[in-house]
Amino acid sequence: MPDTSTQILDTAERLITQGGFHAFSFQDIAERIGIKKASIYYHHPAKAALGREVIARYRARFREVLAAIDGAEPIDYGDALSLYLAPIIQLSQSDDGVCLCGVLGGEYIALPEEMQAEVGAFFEEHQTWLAGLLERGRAAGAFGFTGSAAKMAKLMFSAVEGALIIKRATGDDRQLDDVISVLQDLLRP
Amino acid sequence: MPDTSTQILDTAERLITQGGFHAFSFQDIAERIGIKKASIYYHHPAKAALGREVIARYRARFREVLAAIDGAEPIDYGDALSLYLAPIIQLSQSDDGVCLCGVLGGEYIALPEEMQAEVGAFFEEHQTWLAGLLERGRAAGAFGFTGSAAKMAKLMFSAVEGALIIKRATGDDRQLDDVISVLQDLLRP
DNA sequence: GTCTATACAAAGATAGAC
DNA sequence: GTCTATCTTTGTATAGAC
Repeated sequence: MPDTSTQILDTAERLITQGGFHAFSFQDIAERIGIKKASIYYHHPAKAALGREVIARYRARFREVLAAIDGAEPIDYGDALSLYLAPIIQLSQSDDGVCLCGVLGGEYIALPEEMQAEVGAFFEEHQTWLAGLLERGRAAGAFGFTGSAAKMAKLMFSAVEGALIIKRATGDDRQLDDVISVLQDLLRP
Repeated sequence: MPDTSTQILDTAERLITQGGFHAFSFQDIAERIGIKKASIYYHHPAKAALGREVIARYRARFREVLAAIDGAEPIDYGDALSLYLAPIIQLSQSDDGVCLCGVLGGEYIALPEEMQAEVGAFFEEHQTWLAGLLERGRAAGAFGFTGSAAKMAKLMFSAVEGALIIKRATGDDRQLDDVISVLQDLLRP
């Protein structure tokens, strides 16, 4: 059983991915983990701070994935891309699975500043990393697209973020898989 | 000056695209159009009903665009696609411009049922329509992609929805344009 | 159609006991 | 660390006067 602070972060993350930052309360968290809402303030000083921590942890988790892939080079670049996509596909297969930052991006203007910065940074680090992977993969002959790698990275990342949201609202379990399969076809040399 | 009911819908739409359904209140609407919050209930019976109306109107606006394009056939299919994308690009150029349903899709689980249905229907009607356009365009020799038109439609629509969200959070004005330009390159015969 | 007044619940947050 | 108690503000919504 994780410690209370972690349980709070886990629950907040889940609630945000379900309905966004403004749709849940400390009361919701408290009920789910069996404590009183006042106790949450011992671990996290305010809702905005908690929100920020949730994103920071989410970002860090993905940074580990990216670092692991980078650390495995030289690697087949098609495999590297699959390794990147694996946790996202896994996300989409869990209940209500969408990207935390995709949800928060929708609420962007109403988000506390500290959270806005984290969300923007998440998007940027993923797109930048993807652009690098595509560039190196093309140089190695593993990918065969034409044009800018940065633009292709924007397409891939935008499509994945959008697909997760659309999948849940339409109930189409193949939304993300279809999008990814088209993208992988496009990249083939 | 539009009537009060329309002003309420306009303001609600704006507020939802900025921060989502749960981040605004009737008080926010009232302040912006210079009435008291109780007056809103004369025009719209509840927040969920107002939310539903906002989406229904948004959907109808797009249905007009789609019908206009359909009505113009036979047409150059590249032009048809540009006509479809034009209002989306326009959206992205306005302040805080994202797709209303992209935002609401993020909040999906916490949305009133009546709103969930509208959001899902919006996504489905766009993807279905796009698939038809791509299919006919390819048959006419205007598009040169391989594979399923339905899958390509999912990629295009997912990418556009995602790009709008990402654009706002990163401040990258070229996010949507870059994504669209790559997509249009992909479709070239 | 719009207002004032109000009911009622829930929110974020703090103080202080245990 | 967690609790009870409480403060204050805000939210959705209704009743009834103008």
